[in-house]
Amino acid sequence: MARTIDPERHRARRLHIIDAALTVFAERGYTGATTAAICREAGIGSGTFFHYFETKKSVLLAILELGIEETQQLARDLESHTDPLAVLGELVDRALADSTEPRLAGFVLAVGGVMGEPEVARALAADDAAQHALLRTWVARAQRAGQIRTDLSPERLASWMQVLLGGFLERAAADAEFTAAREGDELRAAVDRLLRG
Amino acid sequence: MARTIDPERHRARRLHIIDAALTVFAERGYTGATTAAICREAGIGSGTFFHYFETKKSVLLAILELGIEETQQLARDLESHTDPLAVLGELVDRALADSTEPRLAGFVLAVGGVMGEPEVARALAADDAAQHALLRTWVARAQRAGQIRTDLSPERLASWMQVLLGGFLERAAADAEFTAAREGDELRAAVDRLLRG
Amino acid sequence: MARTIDPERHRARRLHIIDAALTVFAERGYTGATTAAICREAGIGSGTFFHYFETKKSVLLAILELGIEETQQLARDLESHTDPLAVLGELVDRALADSTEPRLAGFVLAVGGVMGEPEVARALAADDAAQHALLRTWVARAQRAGQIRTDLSPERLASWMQVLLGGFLERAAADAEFTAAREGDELRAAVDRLLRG
Amino acid sequence: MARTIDPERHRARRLHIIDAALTVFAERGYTGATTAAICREAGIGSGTFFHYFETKKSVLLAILELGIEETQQLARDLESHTDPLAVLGELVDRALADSTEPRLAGFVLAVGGVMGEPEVARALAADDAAQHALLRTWVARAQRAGQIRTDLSPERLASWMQVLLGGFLERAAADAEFTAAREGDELRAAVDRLLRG
DNA sequence: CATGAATGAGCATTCATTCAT
DNA sequence: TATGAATGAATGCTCATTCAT
Repeated sequence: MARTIDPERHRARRLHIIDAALTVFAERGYTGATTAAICREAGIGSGTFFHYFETKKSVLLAILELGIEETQQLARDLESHTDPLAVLGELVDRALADSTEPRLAGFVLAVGGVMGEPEVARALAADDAAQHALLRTWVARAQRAGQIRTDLSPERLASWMQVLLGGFLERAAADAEFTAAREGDELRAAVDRLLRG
Repeated sequence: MARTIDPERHRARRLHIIDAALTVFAERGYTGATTAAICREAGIGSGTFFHYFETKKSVLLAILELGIEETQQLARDLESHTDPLAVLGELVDRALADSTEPRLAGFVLAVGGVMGEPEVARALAADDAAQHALLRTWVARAQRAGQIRTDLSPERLASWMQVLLGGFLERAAADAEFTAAREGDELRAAVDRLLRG
Repeated sequence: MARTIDPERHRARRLHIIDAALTVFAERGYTGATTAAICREAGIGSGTFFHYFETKKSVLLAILELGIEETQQLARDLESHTDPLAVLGELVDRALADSTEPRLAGFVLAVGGVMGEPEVARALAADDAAQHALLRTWVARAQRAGQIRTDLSPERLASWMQVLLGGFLERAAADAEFTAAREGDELRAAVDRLLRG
Repeated sequence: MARTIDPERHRARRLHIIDAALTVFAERGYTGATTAAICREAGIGSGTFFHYFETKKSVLLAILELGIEETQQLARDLESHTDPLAVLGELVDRALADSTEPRLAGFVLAVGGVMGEPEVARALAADDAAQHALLRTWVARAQRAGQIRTDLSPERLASWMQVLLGGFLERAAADAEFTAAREGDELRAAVDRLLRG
């Protein structure tokens, strides 16, 4: 009888809107991104937007949530690896790949502008914590395997890897000359220097 | 009497408004900062605000402009120094000091949200360029003095210092445990590792 | 099978929706009652709602129409009575009973808010006219039977009964202390005073 | 220096907007009255509207507040009178006058539709209470002066006067034939019958 | 018949900016 | 010079209604 909702279609549509929102957020910042612009980008009516998301803010939160899930999925995928240092290298390579995604840096800046909202601040902190946890796990394993320095706690070393990876992303966004292709090796070297002390 | 415009008073008032705007921008982000809130913070009427600034954006640009001037003034002040490596250390210490200024991180995030505006993007790039130029100057001198590695161009080394300093600022803003007091020495060590290769 | 429309089932379903709408109108007013809320109350989908009613307004009109029919049915039911004054007393008792139906007062207020709509105004006037006609009929008969005053026309006396009955309903809705139980006798006395002059 | 706000002008403007809102509320009901329509009626921009009132609801509340004040002022004005029954007659005459103000009935209906809002319900109850208090005061005095029946408490008699006056207003709004001019004497007679028992 | 996803017109409200005093 | 009342364009969001399944 009733037309059963196709959960697959629903999920796909939702992701489509999220993708459009990511684009517009990255281009214009959170407040600069009007819901009308997101709808235009997604090719939907404004009513449809609010059919899938309660508020404009909730799309932002959904994007951040997706980021956490991605990090957690990555953590699970890496779990079986046996060489901690190789995994850390893999994580650096992923950060390099991220820095070539043009929307990412814009999105990070866009989100920064909404930090006033407690919910957003919380979600950002959770994103940050998930990445830190992943790094810390493998840093600790590398330490136990005697592959890297042990004079700094895994927590601090993980934070310092975030300094390097975050700083790299920022610089790549600010300076067109500073690209993953040109500076990738230097990033790997910098991480290496950090981990070896 | 005294109908003549007192340029000194005018400049002081302007700076007062800029200071108030900086506070409010840092607290609420650029778009979250209403001109009304800035006026309240500055203790002036809205008419007065627009007496001193054409638009809300122009205060933001004035702040960024001030940042450039500050960097250029710093460049002039350091000019007489003779030990390039010591100057680079001094610049790192200043970055550490900056990371303890609570309004700074907020302001940086706030500005990120307006990057969509070409004028703002240009001003930010100019700020960035001024800092890069200052670093590059002393990196080059340190290289000529044989104090640091020369396998990377002064431009690239300056950029990598920005990676470290920018990444540090970002981390300090994101993580309450990550403070200048606790991680300052490690930052100096990281810069040292970078410069020595 | 059974693809033939069952008019009985159709009518029952319609009445079910009307009942749900009456509840929601009474609770939230006409404009405050979203079709979604009515559908939830009725346990149907929004599509089904518009299967049975062209527009939201048309449910309201259907309710008012039902009121007229009820009044007309009542008129037919009372037709066989022989004591006009007793019938008028019966009508007063029915008004008293109405004032205890919690949804009624809310609904009356809800409808008032839509009086701007000519169709609604017309339907309300028709409701009013039906009640007035019923009262007028028995007032006239009571006059002819010499049971009540004749110095006022049946029309005017019927209107004055509406003043009392309507005012009573309004007061019962506005004041929790003013109930049919406590003030019923006084209402009967007031009507009596009115009819006797 | 500063342009001091002229409180008189402010108050006048506020009242002007209130008057326009009263008109539009009466014509279209509360939710039917768009702020745009109120602004058009008042000849102001939408910004000005929200300069004087926080929300659309707050104009409604201001109108109700004004009604309470009017009733209280009336109570003060009547205080010096010595003939309680004459004062009650005066109050009836005022109700008759009210029933000729075409906007009043529409406004009453309009407000009814918003009763869902607790603030509005509270304000309406306060309006009602102020009117009831005024009536009760003079009913009690008339009782003490032996001018009217004493078998009902002043509270109940006051409520019954509200039944008559409210019912009259309602009827006058519903039926074009039922006017203050034609039915005024009958209203006075009805009140008389009520008060004498 | 029954459904609920999709739609977009319409609304209350915000806020940068102007201008008369 | 300093003010704040007045403005209206722009925005996020609601909800009655349609229609493909």
